[in-house]
Amino acid sequence: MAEKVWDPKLEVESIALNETQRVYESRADKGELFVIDTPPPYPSGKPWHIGAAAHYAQIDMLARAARMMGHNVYFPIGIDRNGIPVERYVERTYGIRLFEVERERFVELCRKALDELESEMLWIMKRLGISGDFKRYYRTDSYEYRALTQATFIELFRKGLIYVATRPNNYCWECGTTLADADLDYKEVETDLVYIRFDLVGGGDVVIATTRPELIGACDALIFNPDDERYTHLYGKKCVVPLYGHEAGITSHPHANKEFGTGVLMVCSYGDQMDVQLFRDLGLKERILIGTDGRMTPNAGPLAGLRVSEARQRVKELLIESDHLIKVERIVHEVPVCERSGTPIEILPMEEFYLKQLHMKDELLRVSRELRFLPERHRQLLEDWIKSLRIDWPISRRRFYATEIPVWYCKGCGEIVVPEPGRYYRPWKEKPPFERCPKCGGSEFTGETRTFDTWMDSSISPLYVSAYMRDDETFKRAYPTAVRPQGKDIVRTWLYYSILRCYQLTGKLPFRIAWIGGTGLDEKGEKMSKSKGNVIDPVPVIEKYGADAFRFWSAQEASHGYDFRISVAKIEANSRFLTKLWNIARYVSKFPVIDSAALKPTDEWIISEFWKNVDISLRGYEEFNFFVPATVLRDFIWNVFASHYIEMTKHRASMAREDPESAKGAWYALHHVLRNSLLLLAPIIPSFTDVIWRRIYAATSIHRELFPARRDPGEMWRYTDEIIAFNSSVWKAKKESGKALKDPISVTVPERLEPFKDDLIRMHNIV
RNA sequence: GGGGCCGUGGUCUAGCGGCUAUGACGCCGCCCUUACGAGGCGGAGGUCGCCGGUUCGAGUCCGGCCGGCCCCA
Repeated sequence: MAEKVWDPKLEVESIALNETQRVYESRADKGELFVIDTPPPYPSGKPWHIGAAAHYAQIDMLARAARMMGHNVYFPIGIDRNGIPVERYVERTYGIRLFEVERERFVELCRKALDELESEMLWIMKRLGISGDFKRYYRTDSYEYRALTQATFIELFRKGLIYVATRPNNYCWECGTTLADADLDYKEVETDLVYIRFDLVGGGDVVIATTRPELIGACDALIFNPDDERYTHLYGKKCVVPLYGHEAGITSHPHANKEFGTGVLMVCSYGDQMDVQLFRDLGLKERILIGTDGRMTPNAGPLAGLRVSEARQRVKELLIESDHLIKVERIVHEVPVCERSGTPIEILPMEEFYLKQLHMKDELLRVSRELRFLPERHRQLLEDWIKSLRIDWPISRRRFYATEIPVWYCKGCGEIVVPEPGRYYRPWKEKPPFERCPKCGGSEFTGETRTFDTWMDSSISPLYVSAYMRDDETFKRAYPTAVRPQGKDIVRTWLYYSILRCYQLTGKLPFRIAWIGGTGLDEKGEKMSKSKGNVIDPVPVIEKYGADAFRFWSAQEASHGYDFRISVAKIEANSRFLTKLWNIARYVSKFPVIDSAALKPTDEWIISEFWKNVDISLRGYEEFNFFVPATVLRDFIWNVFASHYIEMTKHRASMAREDPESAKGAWYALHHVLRNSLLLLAPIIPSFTDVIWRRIYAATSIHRELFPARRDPGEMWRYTDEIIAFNSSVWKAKKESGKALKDPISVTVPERLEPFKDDLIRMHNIV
């Protein structure tokens, strides 16, 4: 071992060597597979988020730890390629609009963009030393994956779990499409806050304030805040809606803001997202006043036919005429607008596909309790979410770059016809794979143009990686998968949807353990984002300090499940541990590796102290909390093994001629501790440990080894504190008397440390 | 607007009712030289988020508040 410091270039060699030696491939025996349901990252832009890189490094530690526990690990690598971000990226990059480009061409542009972004991400993953299956990495937009998404839809459709319904959705009449929340922007605009008097049934009145007076005909309730004593007397009363004459109830709801307007507001279908929720929660009656053309519908009575903006002016005149308008204030507020056209969106009921979930909330809660959470604390995130579900899952989207909904509509009777599962279908450009409508016998069909919410794809990753519907024998060995590692920010989406879908399809939970990681934040504890300018590019960091320094930092920066702050300075500081351990290994490698020796008390002591720490480290690994072994071993190796044991035995270890028996005791202990330390650190710093391992201990990879089995540490570790205290006191005494560390000194070795006396005298040059 | 989680020196962390609150990283002095771009000694830095309560005694138990983060709307 010639190099004086750890050189990250050696990582590249080690990574390549382990790849060509196929060290990480799962065994082909018939036993159970330990499948990791790896989160397929989404290549949404550059640079890849350094927090995501840290997250994947930890998932890799999980895979490696599982291998070293003896599991037959399958660690797939996938790339998520469906969905809106790439559509946006393409729109931005080429200056085009989704609905104005031929679908075929748009899809092609998305595919190209993804290929480019993906390759950089895969490069980083490999360079990080990720031990996954890159040879057959999968893509969620492959025909095979999409065929599986469609097959599961067809299966659930036939089980009666899918239905079509009309529910409120974001809609841009300018672009003619529904929009996901992610497609919205928010813009500050100046507008009128209109105060309107409502007469109460049975006498009296109440004044409300609204920015959407044109929707007054859709008002079905008034609400005030439950803490607002001014209005408690109104609770349960009814009022008459001006101009339209129907009655509306009055109730209290925490959504009402006491400070806004009069503190009372009208609930209409649908002025904003809050209205949608209130209609649902309060069970109100929907009246639709705005059409998909952006004009008022016949339901709007006197406003029918007007544009929304015109209706907003006209209704004020009508309210003045009927003496219901109290006053008008100019205010500035935020409105949701279409990201593309800048038009304020409307919330309109749209017909969409839904997947049933509400009927099985209790069942899902029950089965989810069988899932092991690491850390247990994050179980709460899932349970709260399941309990809070109010609507079934709308799964259709009016998008292009996503999995197509595999249905055709009979032109004769309107029947929804699904094809046989197994193939990838594109109804927007393909003829249906059947001749006749099963209901009316008609032979004319229209293909569905919509696609799925991308969580429909992502949620079946456990089925995809375990060969569901493709290879029954493998599926039996692989499913349920062993671990679902993921971030806590997507518990409500990916974790929940996976459980829902896989349980509906297989009757089983898709994984045994949910391993939930924290979020990577910037050094101030804020989320990284391009707009804040606090994004760190992982590539230069890895190139400068090496993947293993990055990985070691990631392991020991914060305990599992907590958010962690990312700072390059701390990553650099962690690279020093690698330098330290590298030089310890250089030193130890000077001595022969021997199988046994007669040990001195000092040797017995360090071995005892070591095995005490091994036990703690293994307990950390058993919970896949790499913070524990990283912290414990770092502290032991640096502050006990190197500072005390190595110094105490330096002299004895060098006496190969004068006293070979004593020297061998030290050699044995030095190698014993180093060898087992490398094994215990291998999942965290795989290249670093592999390089040393191959140079000192074996011709084969360290990654084919198992963790050392626990050993009873005995009692010698009880001397540790006293040994450290004595050594420090001698160093201090030399310092205070102006002596160099190697100068002789006259001190007394405490009686308790009698067994170590010879080594201590040599170490400190005690006379 | 609603909900959840978290909150110990600048950063990470031990602590799990009981002596003047761990250790690490970083920082500041002084010193040393090697297996080590390392090391040794010393030092600054915390009212354990805040306020109440339980208790002989509270980071440690209870309640409220505040802050950060995330999710939902």
